Parts: sequence; structure tokens; C-alpha cells
Amino acid sequence: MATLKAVRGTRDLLPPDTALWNHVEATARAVFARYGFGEIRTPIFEETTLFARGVGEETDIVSKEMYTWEDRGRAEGSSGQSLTLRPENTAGVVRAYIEHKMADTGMLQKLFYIGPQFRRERPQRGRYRQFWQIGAEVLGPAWSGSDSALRDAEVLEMLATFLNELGVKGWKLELNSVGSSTDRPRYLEALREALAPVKHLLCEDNQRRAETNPLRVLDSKEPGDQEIINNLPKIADYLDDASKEHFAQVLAALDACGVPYAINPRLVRGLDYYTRTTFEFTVPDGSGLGTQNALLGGGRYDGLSEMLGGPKAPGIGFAIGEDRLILTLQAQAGEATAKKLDAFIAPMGVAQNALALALAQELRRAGLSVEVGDGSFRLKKSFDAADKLARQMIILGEDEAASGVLTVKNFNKGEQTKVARAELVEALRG
RNA sequence: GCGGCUAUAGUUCAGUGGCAGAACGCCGCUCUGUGGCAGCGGAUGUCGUGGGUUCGAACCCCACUAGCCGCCCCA
Repeated sequence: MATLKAVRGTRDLLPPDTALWNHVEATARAVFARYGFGEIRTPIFEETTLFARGVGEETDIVSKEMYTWEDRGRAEGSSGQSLTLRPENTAGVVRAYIEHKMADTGMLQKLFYIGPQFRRERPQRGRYRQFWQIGAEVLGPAWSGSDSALRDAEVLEMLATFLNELGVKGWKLELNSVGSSTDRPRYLEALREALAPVKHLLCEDNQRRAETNPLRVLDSKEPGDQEIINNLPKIADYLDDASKEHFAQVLAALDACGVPYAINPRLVRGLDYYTRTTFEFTVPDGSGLGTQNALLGGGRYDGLSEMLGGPKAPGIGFAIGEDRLILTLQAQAGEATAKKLDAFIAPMGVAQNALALALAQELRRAGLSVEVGDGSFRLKKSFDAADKLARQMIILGEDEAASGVLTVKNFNKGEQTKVARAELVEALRG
């Protein structure tokens, strides 16, 4: 029989790596809490329509990367809903925002999530079919200040703090403004006009993009097309006064907070819902990501709620690729080593097993991390196991059982001492 | 979805048509309550899967699967 394996693009996360995952998630929770974010958990699958309308019918994600299936209908023979494993989480959060009438509180909502997302892409390092995102969204009615540039800057400053707290080295923030929902169509029109006469000079990929998604031509790396691209209209020239002022305010607030950034006029993002501020945090080559150097991305989505049939609720959010963040931390810090237990109890002989387990129970209740050996092991084997797993080893033989005084070996100091059972917890803590 | 590279022991890898290998790790013994060193011994395994060529295939051919790299795209 063929051996069963995790399906393509999915993987198991095992100790000791999971400790790093927990550390990253705990750090995110701690940092986000300081900025007033609360956790939201949305379903892992939603109606397909949500993503089609929210993310955009024409995007690669929706047009070819979703895991979609037809659910069973209620009655025999009736067809069910089309459902989809979530390829991203912003649409789900906004759906929940609308469904639970959060707008009616009149308050700004600050929500974060941590969870798996699914996209059927060709797997690669830093790109999996089930991958984890840590994200956050700030949204609310306009009068809650949700469209304020202060929120953009706050989110970016929070991300800088988060990455610094984790010890990510060399990150770079790139940002741009893609304009409001009225600027963007005007710019797209101008872009199409400018591309029309020169389109035949572009490479095949860019010719296709010029048709389907002209913004994408801008971030093409095709060397032969750079001259044409450089002469295309700039989004900055098509921003109205309000959008320009908004972007200027974001930059001013980042300057005030000392968050370094680089403006990248070519930074466009693939999801249809982005408006005005868009951004990306990248890490340098050699950070374990190959060409997938984008650690996280995000932006403002002032019209998303309305696109989903909700009230006007401007917002800004981001998604961190947790898998990529972990790869970066591992590459920058070296291999993770398992944290050692406080003690290993080595019973000398099976006769001491029961007592050894009772001792382990006592120590564990006191909050110590403890492993128990088996009395049938030779002492040498116990030493080997103990040294790998724990900082200290407790020898429990006939003498110790009778006297109540235990032998404690400290591997770091190389010392061996006799400790009375009543003082054991204290001695092991030291 | 497209192109390239790769797949052999737990791990890292060698092996280009003739007995399946090394290092590290693992287990045992020397050594029944004091390890890490050393000596000796042992097991490593469907050579990714399936087919084909051949007297004979880890090796050559085909298909499939998976991983990696690049493209597309994105976190």
C-alpha cells in the first residue's frame, strides 16, 4: 500500500519548530493588545461569492487559485451553495463586521486574526497551499476616524514594533498610494491610453497584463520593457487633493514616529479592494525566503464594505505571511534548539518506578517541567537521556527511597549534591 | 498553470550497467549506583512510485508523484 503523506503544498509543524510558532503568535497577541486590537475568528470556509466580490473576480487568487466545491443541498437532488476555503481573511472579517452590525456601535473596530489560508498555487519555499496569516483590520464608519491617515501610520508603526520585537533584521517598508476609488479609474484610463500605442513593443506577459490588469505592468521586472514603463503616467499625478493630503499625512506621522520607509511608485497590490495607502515589508536576500521576499503586505480598502453590501466603512489592514516570518527568523537566528526540562528523574530499578512517578507528580504540581525514566534502564542510559532532555537529573535508588534524601546532578555545573525531599523543589528551581 | 534541477539509511551525502556504501546519529557490549571519552559489535534501506530496455538497472528510457529553483502571482 502506498504510504500516506501530507498533500502537496501542506506540511506538518513539529517540535521544536512549533515553539517558535507559538513565540511569534504570542508576540503578535501581546503587541496588538497594546494597540487596542481584539481577536476575531472567522470560518475557514465561506460562500464563494464573498471572495469573488471582495477580492475581485479578475484576480489570480479568485480566477485560478481557490479551493471551491459545491455543498450538498438540503433536499435530495437540490444543488447546494458554492463554498470556498478562504484564500485570505480580510473579506471574511469585513463580512463579519457587516453581519454583526458593528458599524452601529459607531466605534472604530480594531480586529486581529491568526489562522490558516488556502490557495492552490505551485508550492515553493515560502509558498504553501495551506499557509498561515497573522493579520489585523481597522475599520468603522467615517465618523469613527477610520479613514484617518493616523490609522495608516499607527498600523505601520505597530508592524515595525512587532518585527523589531521579534528581532527580524534588515526589514524594509515600501509604500505607495494607489489613489481613491475615484482616482483609480481615472489613472487606469490614462494608463490604458498610454499603453495602447506601445503595447506591441512589450513582452508577451506585459501585453496580456496591459489588457487584464494594467497596474501589474508597473511592477514588471522585464528588462526590455523598463524604458516604456518609466515613461508611463505616474499614479501620483492622478491623485486628487484629498488623496495627496492623506498620503502626505501618513508620511508625516511615520517621520514623527521614526519609522523608516521608502516610497515605491510602482508598488501595486493584486487585490481589487485596495485604495490609497498600500505597503509591503520585505527582508533582504539570504533571509531564507528566496524570491518570495515579501514578509507581509496590506493597505487601505475604503470601499470594501460597500462592495459586500454593507455600510460605508473605510478601513486599513495587513496580512503577515507567518510561514515566511518563521523561515526568516530561522535563517537569521540559526536552528531552533529544544528548551531543556528542569529535571529528569532516574529510578534505579523497576521497584522505584512508582515512587519516581509520584515524585514527578509532586514536582510538576510545583510548576517544574519533568521527565521520568524507566527503572529498567541502566544508569548510563539514564544519564544519556537526562543530559539530552534536562538541565538536572535526580537519582532515585533504594538508598534515596529509604532515606528521603535524593541525589541531584546538575549538568551545567557538573556538580552532584544530596538534597532532602522537602527542599527539592527549591533546589531544582535554582 | 509554464520551464529547469533533484529524489539512495533517522540526517547529510557518495555510488554512471555486475554483492547497497560513508560520516554523523541510533542500539548493544566492554561497564549491575555515576554518562559525555575510548574500544568492539549491530541494525540501518521497497535506492520516491509504476512501467520499459537488458543476461543483469540505484545507474539507461517513459510516465507519475513530491521537493527545490525560476516565471506567473502573492503572504
